Formats: sequence, structure tokens, C-alpha cells
Amino acid sequence: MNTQTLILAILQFGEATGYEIKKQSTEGAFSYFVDISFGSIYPALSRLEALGFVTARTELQDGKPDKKIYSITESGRQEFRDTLKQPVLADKFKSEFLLVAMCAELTSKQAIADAINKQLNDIEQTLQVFTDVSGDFLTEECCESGGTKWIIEYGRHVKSAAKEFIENNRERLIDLASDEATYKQAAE
Amino acid sequence: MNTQTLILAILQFGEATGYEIKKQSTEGAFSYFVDISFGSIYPALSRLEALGFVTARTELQDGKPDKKIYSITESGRQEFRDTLKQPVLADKFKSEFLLVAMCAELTSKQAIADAINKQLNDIEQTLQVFTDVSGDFLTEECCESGGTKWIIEYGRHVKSAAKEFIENNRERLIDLASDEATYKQAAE
DNA sequence: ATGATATATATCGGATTGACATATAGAACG
DNA sequence: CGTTCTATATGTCAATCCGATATATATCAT
Repeated sequence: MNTQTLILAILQFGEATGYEIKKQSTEGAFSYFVDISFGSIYPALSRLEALGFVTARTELQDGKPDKKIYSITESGRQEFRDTLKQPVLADKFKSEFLLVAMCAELTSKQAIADAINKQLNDIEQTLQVFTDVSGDFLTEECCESGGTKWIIEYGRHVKSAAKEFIENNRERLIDLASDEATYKQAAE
Repeated sequence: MNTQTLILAILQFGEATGYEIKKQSTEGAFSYFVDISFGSIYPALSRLEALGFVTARTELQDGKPDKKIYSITESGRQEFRDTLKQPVLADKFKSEFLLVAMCAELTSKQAIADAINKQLNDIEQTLQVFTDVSGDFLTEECCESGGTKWIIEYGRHVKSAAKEFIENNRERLIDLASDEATYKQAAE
């Protein structure tokens, strides 16, 4: 799943600027399972334009840099449909939280408690994105798609399970950490 | 969470070769939330050695290349403990499956069914890893850690929730896809 | 006997990240 | 009223990382 395919997927649901593509992948409907940085979005858009999979029109703005609004072409849509039929790669999941949890014995109760709070906060925020995207105040095309509804329900189900486990097993993890480190850190 | 930190985490639980580190991150206790490739493991080990965070001893073997067995040093342990106290970054999750599911309307029932089967299979395999790692036949040091037990329970809880949702909502997703594409593909 | 799988290290091109540079409008804060 | 923060908007760049490939051999299966 390279950046080019991801961009075609986002443009599938409507035209967008590079900046808006980044937002979709960070705060929008795609943010749950996609994350692309500016450093790969802009070069990929240039490549896609050269390949004829997207076209750009420029909207002049005063003050801010001019907007380059990208749209997917018919050959871009075909390319994307072809990619969808390729065998899907396995999910990739990286979690610093789980690394810290796994090594709970090596750190302080404070560090673990902080990590748990941040994790619960992150989950809450993701759940909020699902609500926002489902809500009718956001009238993005992608939200009317049945597939989008399905993956939002999936996300809600899985994230709720994660939240539930952490809340129910919070103290047990904190108990593994030592007080020592806390004292040592306080003394420094 | 860079490769260097990940390697220090793995070596924390016992000495290992580059090859074994890769296995830990693909099949072992870390595989649920870590994945590093050879292309980053070997350069990272060199960097860690130069920094004095790990030491290497060479074990001669005939036939196979000589083993370079890496151990974490006291300064490496300290470095890792310091890293654990840094604020944790948010989880990173990338899913081609969810992208295909979101765009179910654009593809064939066959492609969706294939993606679902593969996804359920992947989840089953991860659940199997949890069982294997917990089992006493694998006597790796890391498995006796309370933190490891906690994250395995967490993983089992979350992955089971994902499996449950997909099994219960399988048909609803397949119904979104069109038969047309299937016929068209069969005709080719 | 031929092929697949496992052990083991290592490199390399291309892709990606995260930080930075640039520029301005508008909101918030004391 | 000045300053700081946030948002809009495009883009570059060094460091890192991934996926594929090369090399070499033992073992197991068909």
C-alpha cells in the first residue's frame, strides 16, 4: 500500500489539495488506518500527474500559497480498481505503548500511569473521529459510502474493546512498575 | 520508536543474533506490535555497537556464516530505561484490508471475500502466536515477565473483538460489492 | 535428485519520515 | 496593542527504513 494508491483512494471520494489529503489521513475518515506525511504526498502527486492518473488546477489566493486542487482521472480510477483486486498485504501495527507496557517492570509507576492515560486519550480521540465522520455536519462524499460505514463500525468495535481492557486492567499493570524509580527521579 | 530502541528492548530479555532479532519481531513475543527488517537491523546493530550500548562476540560455524551474538551493556540498559520514561508516541496502524473494505463498492464480491478470508486467517495466526508465546514449550526469558503476560491478554482481547466483528458482518460487506466485476473478470 | 525451508550476514535502490523553510491571515491572551 | 498560537498551503532534505536481492550451506521432503 504505497502513497500513490492511498492518494488515489482519497481522491476517489472527491478532489483535494495536498494539504487536504494530509488532513484526511490524519483527522478525516482515513485517519484510522492511513497516515502519510507531506514529504511523501507532494512527490507522489507529481508522479501521479506525470502518469496521467490525476489532473491539477490552480486556484489563486492572496497571502497563502496558491492552491493546487487535484482530481482523479478515468485512468486513475481504473488504476485504483485494478489495485483493489491485488491480494491485500497484512495489517501493520506499531505500538510504543505496548513496548512500554511489556517493560513495565523496568520503569516507574508514574511513567506507566502517564502512558496509560495518553493511550486512553488517544483511543477516545479516535472514537471521536468516528462520531464526527458519521455525523451529518460533515458532508464529505466518502461518508455516504456503505464501505465507510462498515469500517467505522469495525473501528468502533475494536477500539472500544481496547479501551475496555485497559480500563479494567490498569492497576494490574501499574503494580508491576517500581516505586524506586519514582523516588530516584524525584531526588534528581 | 526507532530500530535502535526496539533492538535494545529485545536484547533486554537476552542475547541474540541479528537473525534472531528479526525472528522475535516477526514470529516471537514482539511480533504483535513490532516489525523490523534486516535492512534496518544490521545497520542499527553496528550503530549500537559503536555507541557502546551492545557488545558482540563471534561464534564460528561451519557451513553457515559465523554467528555474531549481541548482548546489551549496562549503558545500553540505562539508555533503554531512559527511553521508556520519554512520552510515548501514538500507535501506528496501517491496514490495506480496511482500505479495500472502505472501497467495497468499487470491486467484486470475489475480491472482498478473498480479502476477508485473508484477514481472518491473519488474525487467527496472531492469536496462535499469543498461545505459542504463552505456552511453556517456549522458554524465552521475556515470557515470564508480567508485562509480557499483560500485553498478550490485551492482544488476545483486541484481536478477538476484530475477529468477532468480521465474522458477524461478513455478508453485509460482500453485499456492497458488485457481481459485474466478477463476470467481467471471468470473461477475461 | 531436485526443490523447499531454515540458518545467517549483509548490501542497495527506492520510498518514507520528521523536521525545517517560507509566507500570511486570524484568533486568543494579557 | 503587541505577541503568540493556530490554521492554511507548498515544498525540500537528511536520515532512516523497507523490500528485494546476493551468498553459502544443511536439512527435510517429494
